Amino acid sequence: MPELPEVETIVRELRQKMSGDVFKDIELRWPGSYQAVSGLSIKNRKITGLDRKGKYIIFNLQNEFLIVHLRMTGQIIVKKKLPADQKYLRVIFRMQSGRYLLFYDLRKFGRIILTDDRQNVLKNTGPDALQADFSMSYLLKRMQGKTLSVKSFLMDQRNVAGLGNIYIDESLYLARLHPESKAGKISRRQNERLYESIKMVLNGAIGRMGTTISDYKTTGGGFGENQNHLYVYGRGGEPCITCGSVIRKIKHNGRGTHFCPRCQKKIC
DNA sequence: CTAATCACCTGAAGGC
DNA sequence: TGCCTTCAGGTGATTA
Repeated sequence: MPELPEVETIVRELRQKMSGDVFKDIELRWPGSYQAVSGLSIKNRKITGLDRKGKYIIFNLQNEFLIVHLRMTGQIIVKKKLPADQKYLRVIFRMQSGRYLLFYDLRKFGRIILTDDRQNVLKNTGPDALQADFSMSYLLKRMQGKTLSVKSFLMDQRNVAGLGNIYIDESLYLARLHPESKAGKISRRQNERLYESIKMVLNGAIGRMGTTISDYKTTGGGFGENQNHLYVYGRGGEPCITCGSVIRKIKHNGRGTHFCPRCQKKIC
């Protein structure tokens, strides 16, 4: 499940590999994966740079944007030749360099959008978790008065963009906060700890090229290595690395949620 | 504003 | 073996 660190890893690679290249042709193996705003064509569009906001990958073209969201199982792979394994291959871009930019997506949830209105695509995306506009005071103010759980708050991309199920569980563990704590009841001190924890967890994961649980791959087809450094995610039933208590896994708002019942305080 | 449910999809894993 | 159910979870729409 690509979240901010995985997407950031992909964007850095794409920036290095693809800047200056030109889209020559597109082949849709699954039409639902791709959508162009009416009148726009990807043909002969040059890549002038790459950006990321939250979990969105943004190819800057000369006057347009090619925006990719991998959702759960999307992968972007760059190859010199078409690979033999084309199962789950949904979109093929042929580049001027002769390379192929490939979009694989087992579950077909991912989306590629060609648009001249970047803001419209990103309208439900709040400040990016690693950018300056996501500040400690912003987080404090934004959580004020909220009765929902801190996990639900962080899952909502309008509040902060880039976090998903894995890194939220990890950040809350590091901040010693129970995921079901009420967002609006968290003290200033605890809020600061949460803020720092989010940054630590995300930057640590970027340094390890992301977390490969099942589907995430880098653009060369490689794996991340952060899955070997997780505190709680996927560790239900195993001992807490701090206190030895059994890590619990519960269902919270429809999502698997992992925490240490001893280290993480529930604030209600 | 918040919460719950569904829809979109496919495959793995567990129960019987 | 094989059928059925549940789980995996990001986002958007809908309904309460």
